[in-house]
Amino acid sequence: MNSEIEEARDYFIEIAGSMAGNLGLNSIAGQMYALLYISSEPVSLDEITHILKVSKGNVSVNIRALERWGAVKKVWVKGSRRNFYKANEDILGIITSRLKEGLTKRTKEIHDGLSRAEEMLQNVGKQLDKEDKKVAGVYKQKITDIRKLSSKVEGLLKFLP
Amino acid sequence: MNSEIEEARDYFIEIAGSMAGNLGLNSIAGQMYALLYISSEPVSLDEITHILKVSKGNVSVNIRALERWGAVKKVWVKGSRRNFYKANEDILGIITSRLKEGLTKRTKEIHDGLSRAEEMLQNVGKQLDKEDKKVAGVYKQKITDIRKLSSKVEGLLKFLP
DNA sequence: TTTTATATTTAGAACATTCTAAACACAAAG
DNA sequence: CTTTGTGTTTAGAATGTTCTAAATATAAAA
Repeated sequence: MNSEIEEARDYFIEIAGSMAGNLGLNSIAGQMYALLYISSEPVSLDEITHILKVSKGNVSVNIRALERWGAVKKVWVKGSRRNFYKANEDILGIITSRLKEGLTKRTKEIHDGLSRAEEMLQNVGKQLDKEDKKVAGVYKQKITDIRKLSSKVEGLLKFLP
Repeated sequence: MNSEIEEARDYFIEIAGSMAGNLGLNSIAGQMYALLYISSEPVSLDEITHILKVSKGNVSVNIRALERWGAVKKVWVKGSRRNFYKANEDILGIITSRLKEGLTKRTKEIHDGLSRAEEMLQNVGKQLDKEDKKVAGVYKQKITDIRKLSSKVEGLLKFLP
């Protein structure tokens, strides 16, 4: 392929990698996604290692992460024994589904944790002095506030695409 | 303070710390925020080191990160030479303002990067063969698509609280 | 069955982040 | 001016993450 075109492609890949890095994701995974995204034909693992100049192991691990996130899909290419992949082009969809999944998992944990803390406060011995009673009251209130916030966030999630 | 109440507080702090960790933030910063959030009175750096059992240096660094994010505020406490802090209780506000700041900074970078890549494709020598012309066309289209997505995201940001 | 092409797993190297303890800076008190 | 209380910076230890190279597994081809 024309080397100036390759250069433009590599620049695009670089942007995606650094963006992924900024977002706390693995930057190689970002680069791999970008390569698949910009390519009109499916790309093999082997081609990925050569274009991105990273090890096979690295590619193997990251392609499965991308698959797990629904960001790429394995495709069969006639006459080849290799695994080829193509990008899921619905980037917003990938992001929102990851967000939803992560948050619903966590809001559950948070909910349980807050309940446990509330329970601990309920069971505090009743012979508290005035000051401690006040503190326990403040704590209960704050926990209630956080619970409200958490429900609010859960509610917002329902409206994502 | 009653030790059962302390236990409940520490449990609350633990949840916040692990949540922050999950979100890719520093978990001690999360714990510090939680401690300030749940406390009805301002808390000194010294108290933070004792309650969370972390070093002064760690607290010093993380409190400034929290300040920079607008998550906590220094307050003056009569008769003490120490620095006291209280939490900004508007958690959604903190999150959205951080999101906005980070994204507006990045969308700018991304926009510039994409322009550079488009430019590279425009300037490709005109003696391309058929196959290369097709590839260059696909690349241009994909870059255009990403630019649209980026604008869409920027647009959404304007509607955040 | 043996060989070959390919993908996965693993051990540890390279790198990045976070933490502590100690040194330092500086203002207030004595 | 010296001491004391407090916050910050720094050097390096501890920990965590990501990467590569080599070993291993697997399935197709010969």
